[in-house]
Amino acid sequence: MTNMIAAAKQEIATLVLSAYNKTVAGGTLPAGGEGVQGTIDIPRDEKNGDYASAWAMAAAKLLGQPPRKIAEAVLAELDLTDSYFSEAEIAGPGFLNFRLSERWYRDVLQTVETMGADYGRIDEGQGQRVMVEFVSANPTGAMTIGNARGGVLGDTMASVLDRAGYDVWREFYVNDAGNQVELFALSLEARYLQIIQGEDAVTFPENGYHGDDLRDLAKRFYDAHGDAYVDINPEQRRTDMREFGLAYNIDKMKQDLARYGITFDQWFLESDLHNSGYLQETVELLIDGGYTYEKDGALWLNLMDMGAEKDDVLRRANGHYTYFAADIAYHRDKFIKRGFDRVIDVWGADHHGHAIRFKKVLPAVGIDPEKLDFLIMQMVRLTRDGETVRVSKRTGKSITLADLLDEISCDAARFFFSTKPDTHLEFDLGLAVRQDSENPVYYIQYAHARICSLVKALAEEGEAVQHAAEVDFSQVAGQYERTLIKRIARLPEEIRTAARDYDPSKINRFAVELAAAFHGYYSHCRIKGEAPEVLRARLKLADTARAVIACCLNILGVSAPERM
RNA sequence: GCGCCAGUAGCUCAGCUGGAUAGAGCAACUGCCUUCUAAGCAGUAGGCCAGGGGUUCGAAUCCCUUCUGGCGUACCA
Repeated sequence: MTNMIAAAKQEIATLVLSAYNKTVAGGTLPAGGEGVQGTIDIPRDEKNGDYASAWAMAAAKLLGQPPRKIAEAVLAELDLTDSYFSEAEIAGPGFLNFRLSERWYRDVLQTVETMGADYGRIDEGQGQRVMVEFVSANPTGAMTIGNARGGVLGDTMASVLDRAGYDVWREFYVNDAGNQVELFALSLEARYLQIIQGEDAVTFPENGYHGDDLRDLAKRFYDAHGDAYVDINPEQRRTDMREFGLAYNIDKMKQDLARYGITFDQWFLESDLHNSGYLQETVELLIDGGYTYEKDGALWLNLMDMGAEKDDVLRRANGHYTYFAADIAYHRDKFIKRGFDRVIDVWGADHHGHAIRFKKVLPAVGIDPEKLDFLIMQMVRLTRDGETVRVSKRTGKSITLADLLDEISCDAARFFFSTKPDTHLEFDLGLAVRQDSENPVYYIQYAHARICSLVKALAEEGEAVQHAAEVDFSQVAGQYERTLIKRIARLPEEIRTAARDYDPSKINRFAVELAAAFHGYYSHCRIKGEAPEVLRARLKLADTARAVIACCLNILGVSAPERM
C-alpha cells in the first residue's frame, strides 16, 4: 500500500466491522449494521486521536440504540494487535478515536524510501490516456498574464494526473486560421508597407492589431526581404507574411513557455484541420445527421434541439468555417482519431458559454461528453496602483508572460499562479516586484535547502542516512516528529484528491504545510551532536522530509535548491 | 433579462460529496541566534463564514431566496 492514509482508514473500517460482528455474535448489538459506512476522518484536534470513526453515529438509527452505547460495545471487542493503531477510545457523541502505532510510522518512512522520487504515485488512473489541452494562446501576439495562469494550471494538472497513474499528453492548440489570422496578416502587411512608403501613405486596417510587436515583426520581415514584397500579388504577399509572422510568434511562445518550465508533447495546428479536409468531413457528418440548417447564407448547427440556449454558426456566409466548427473537428480528432480516454481543456471563463454549448454537440459526432471535462479558470484582473490594467492584446499595452518573467523568477511566478481555478485572481503589478519576500515558495525551498545542508554536514562527519528498517522509531516519538511523519504520509492522498477535483493547487498548499512541519521539527529537535541512536533516527526523518518536499516541488515545476 | 463562477480575519486565501472549539500566510504586537541555514521558530490579537429562511442528532459545507462582484449571452476566437 503506497497511500498510508488510505491504508489506515481501510484498516479502521475492517477493525470496526469485525468488532461489530463479534458484538452481534455475543448478543450485545442487533444484527443489520454490516453495511453501514461511517465516515473516517482525521480530527482537527489531536486530542481526538489520529483518526476518528463516526460509525456508531451512522449506525444509531438503523440499530435503534444510542451512538455511545454502540461505540462502547464495539470498543469492547476491538482487537488492535499488530494493527496500525495502538489504542482506541470513545469521545463526544460517539466517535471512536484511534491512535497510530509505531508500525504505521515505520511503514510511512519505508514507503518513501522504497518509492524515492516517485513517492506519491498511485494507480488511480490505471494507465488511461488523458490529454490536457492548455494555454492555446492566439498566435497573433504575445502570451498574456491569463496565459500565465492557464499555463501553470494545465501543466501542474498534467503532472498531478501523471502521478495519479494516468498516461498524460500535453497539447497546445494553435488557432492559426480564421478571421483573426487574416486580420493579423493585413496588419502586418500595412506595417511593412508603412516602413517603405511612410506611415501616412498606407491606411491601417480597421480593428487591426495595433501593438508594437507587429511593427517589430514587419521590421524583421523587411530586414529579411527588403522591398521585394512591394510590387507583388497582394494575396501572395499576405500569405507569406502570415506564415512568417505565425512561425515567428509560435517559436517565441515556445521559448517563453520553456522559460516558464512548460513543454508540450504536441502543438496542434488548427490549419491542419482545414487543409486535410477533416473539418469539412466533420461538418458533413453533422449535415448528414440532420443537425444543421441554412439561414441567410450561413450553415447553422441546431444546438437548441440538443438542449442549448442558442444555435451556433458552423460555416459563415463567406464560406469560411467558424472556430466552433473547427473545435468540433479538433475534438473528434482527439477522441475518435487518436483515441484518448479522457480530455481536459483548460479554458478561461470568457469561454464558458462556448464550453456549455460545445458539450451538447459531441454525441452528434459520436463522442461521449462524459469523457471531456473543462477546467474553467476565472479571469486574472491585472492592476497597477489600484487601477485595472486592460489585458487585451489589441491595446498593445498588456503585460506579457515574458514581461512577468523578466521581473520575477519562474519559481515565484509558478507558485503565485497556483491558486484554485474557480476564484478570480487579482494580480497587482506593484506587488509582483515584491513577490520575492512574500511568495511562500521560498519557505518551501528553504526547508529543502536546510535539509540538504544538514545531510551534507553530517555526511562529512561520517553519519550517512540510514535505511528505514534500521531506525529506532521510539527515538522519533515526540509531537514534532510525529506531526512531520503524518504530514509526509499525506502526499499520495493529496495527489488523489487533486486529480479527482482537478485542483493541482492542493499540492502547493500541502507543500507549505509539509515545510511548516519540517521547520517546526528542525527548531525543536536537534540532530547534530545528539546521541547516535537519536541522531540517526532524526536524520532519517529529515532526509525523508527532504525527499517528499522535492517530490512536491517537482510536481509543481519549481526548483528544489540545495543551497539558499 | 437569462446562464456560469465567486462572496470566510485588515489583505490574500484554505476548509465545501454535512462532523467535535472555523484555519494558514501576510500585515500588527511579544519573545527566541556563542551549537545543524533567523528566507526560521514560539506566542498574542484579530470572525453575525454577505443577509434571510429551510433540511437534521449536527450546517461555513446541502436546498430555497435576496444582495454584491466577475464573465458570458458575435456569421470573434
